[in-house]
Amino acid sequence: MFKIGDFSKLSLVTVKTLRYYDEIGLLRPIKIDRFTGYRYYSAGQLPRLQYIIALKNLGLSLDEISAMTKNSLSSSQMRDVFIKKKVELQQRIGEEQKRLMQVEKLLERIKMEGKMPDYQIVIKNIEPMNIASVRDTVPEIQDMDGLWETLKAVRTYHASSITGPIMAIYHDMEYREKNVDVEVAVPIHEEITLPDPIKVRNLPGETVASLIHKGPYETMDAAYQALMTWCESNGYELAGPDRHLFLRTHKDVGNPEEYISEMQQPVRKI
Amino acid sequence: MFKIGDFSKLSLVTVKTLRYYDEIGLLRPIKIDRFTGYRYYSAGQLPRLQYIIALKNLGLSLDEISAMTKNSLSSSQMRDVFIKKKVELQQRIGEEQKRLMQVEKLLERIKMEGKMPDYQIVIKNIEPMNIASVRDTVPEIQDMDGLWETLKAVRTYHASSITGPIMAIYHDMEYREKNVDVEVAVPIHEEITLPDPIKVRNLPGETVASLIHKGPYETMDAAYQALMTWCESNGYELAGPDRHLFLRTHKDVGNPEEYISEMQQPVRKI
DNA sequence: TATGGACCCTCCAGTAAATGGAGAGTCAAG
DNA sequence: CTTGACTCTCCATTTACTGGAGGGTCCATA
Repeated sequence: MFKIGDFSKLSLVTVKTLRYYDEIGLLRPIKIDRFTGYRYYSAGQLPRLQYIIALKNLGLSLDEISAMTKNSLSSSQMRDVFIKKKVELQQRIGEEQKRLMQVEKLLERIKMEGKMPDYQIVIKNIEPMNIASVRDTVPEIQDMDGLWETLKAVRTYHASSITGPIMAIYHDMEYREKNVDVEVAVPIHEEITLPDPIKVRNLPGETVASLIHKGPYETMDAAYQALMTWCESNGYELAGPDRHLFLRTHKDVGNPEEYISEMQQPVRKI
Repeated sequence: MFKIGDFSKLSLVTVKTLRYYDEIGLLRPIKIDRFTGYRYYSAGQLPRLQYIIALKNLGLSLDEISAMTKNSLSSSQMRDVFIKKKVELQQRIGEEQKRLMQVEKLLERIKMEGKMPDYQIVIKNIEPMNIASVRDTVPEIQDMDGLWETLKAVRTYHASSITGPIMAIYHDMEYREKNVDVEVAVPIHEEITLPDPIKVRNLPGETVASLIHKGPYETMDAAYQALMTWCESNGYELAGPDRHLFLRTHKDVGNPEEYISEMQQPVRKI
C-alpha cells in the first residue's frame, strides 16, 4: 500500500492527476481512510494506470478510456474504437498540414512583398438562397446601373422580403471589360412574384473564397488578383461565377474610399 | 449599421461568438445602445473580422490575434509570429503522426493476434537517482539472492534513507541465462556511507520504455519480447542496460501470480 | 513527549474558445 | 395591440488538469 505521493513517484503521474482520476472514477484508490481521507494505492493498480496512460498517449480521451476499461470491451469493439481514432487522427493531421502550408505561403509572400498582404482570404460555406434578379449582357460595367433601376421596384415595394445585401454575379468565365454578362440580384424570401424581366430563382449553396475590399470599385482588380493568386497557391480551383456583394455603397456613405464590398469566388479543393 | 444577427449572417460568424469577441475586446461593436444594450456593427468592421478569422484559420489563438491587431505589429514582428507558429505546427504534426503510427501498429497487432496485446508499453523520463548497489556476475539468476542478502544491511539499518523500490540492473547487452552480470540496487538519499562491497553511485536519468508485469518472474520473457517488438515497430532503439523494479514481491504477497514488476528499458528515438 | 517539516486533505478558481439555456426585455410587421 | 423574431445578461458546461489557500496528519528526531 502506497500513499498517493509514493504511488505518484512510482508511476510518474502527478498527485493532482491521481486525485483527479479518483474524482472522475477512472482510477480509485484501493482504500481511503475513513477518518483522514488519505488515499492508499496498491502496486496491483499500476498495470491499470499504465494501461490508462498508454491509451491516453494514443490520443483517447479519458471518457473513452473510462468506457473501455470499465466495460472491458470485446476485441472487435476495441478495434472499432481504434479505427475511429485512426480516422480522426488522419483528419486532424490533414487539417494541420493544410494550416502549415498556408502559414508557409504567407511567410513566402511576406518575404517577397516585404509586408503583410493587404487582403485576407477566407473559405466559407454559403447557404443556398432565393434571389430576385435581372441578367443581361451590358457593353460597359457602368451600364449595370440600368439593371439596378429595374430591380429598384423590388427594393422599394418588397423591402421587408429582402434577406441580405444586394449583389452582382459575373457569369463570364474569364475577366472582360466589354460586353459583360452580369446578373444583379437581391436575396429574398421565396413567396413574392415579380414582373418581367425580374426573375426569382434559387442560388445554390457554394464553398467560396471570400475577400473583403474597402474602397472604390476601380481598385478591385488588385483584390481579384490576390484572390486568384491565393487560390492557386493554396490548392483551390475556380468553380463557378463569382459574386460581388455591396455591403456599403454610395447610399450609405459619401466617400468612395469608404465603400465596402465582398468578393465571393466559388472554389473547389484540387 | 447592422444588428448582431444581420452582422452574423454577413460574416457567417455566430451571434454567440460575436458577443464573446466583444466581451474579450477582440471586436467591439461600433455602438451599443445605452438603454437596451443592443450591439450595432458596421460594414466597415467586416475587414477586421475577416482578418481575425483568417488568422484563426492559420492556428493563432485569440490572444495572439488580439496582440497582433491591437498593436499593429511591424511586418518583421509579424514574420516572427508566423515563424513561431510554423515551428509549433510542425511539432504538433510530428506528434500526431507518431500517435497515428502507434494506433496503426496496435491495430495490426490486434488483427494478427486476434486480441488486445497483454502489455501496455509507455515511454517515461526517469530522473537521475542515487543508489546503493552490489554488482556481480552470477552463474544463474537465482544466485542473485546472495546479492540481496548483502544489501539487506542497508534495507534494515537505513530504512529511512530509502527513496524507492528495490531493483535489478542487467548489464549484459544481450539476453543470457548463465553468467549474468547483474547489479542489485536500492535508491537512497546521498548522505550515507556503506561498507564494502556495497557502493553508492548515481544512476543517470533516462528515457525508458516501461512495461508492468504481473505474475511470477518466469513468465517475464513474454514481456521482454513484447517490449522489444514494440521498440522495433515504434522506432526506438535500445540505449543501455534494462532495469527491473520489484514493486510487489514475496515479502508483500504469498501467491507469485500477484507479483508486480516493472521493466524499464532505456531507449533512444531512431 | 513535543515539534518541525514533509505530506495529505478539501475546496475554489482558472485555463481556451466557445456553446447552451433561462428569464427577461425590445423591435417591427400586421 | 399582439405576436413572433430578435436581443440582452448571467450562469453552467466542456477537457484535463494546475495552482493555491487553509487546515489536518504522519513520523523521525530532539
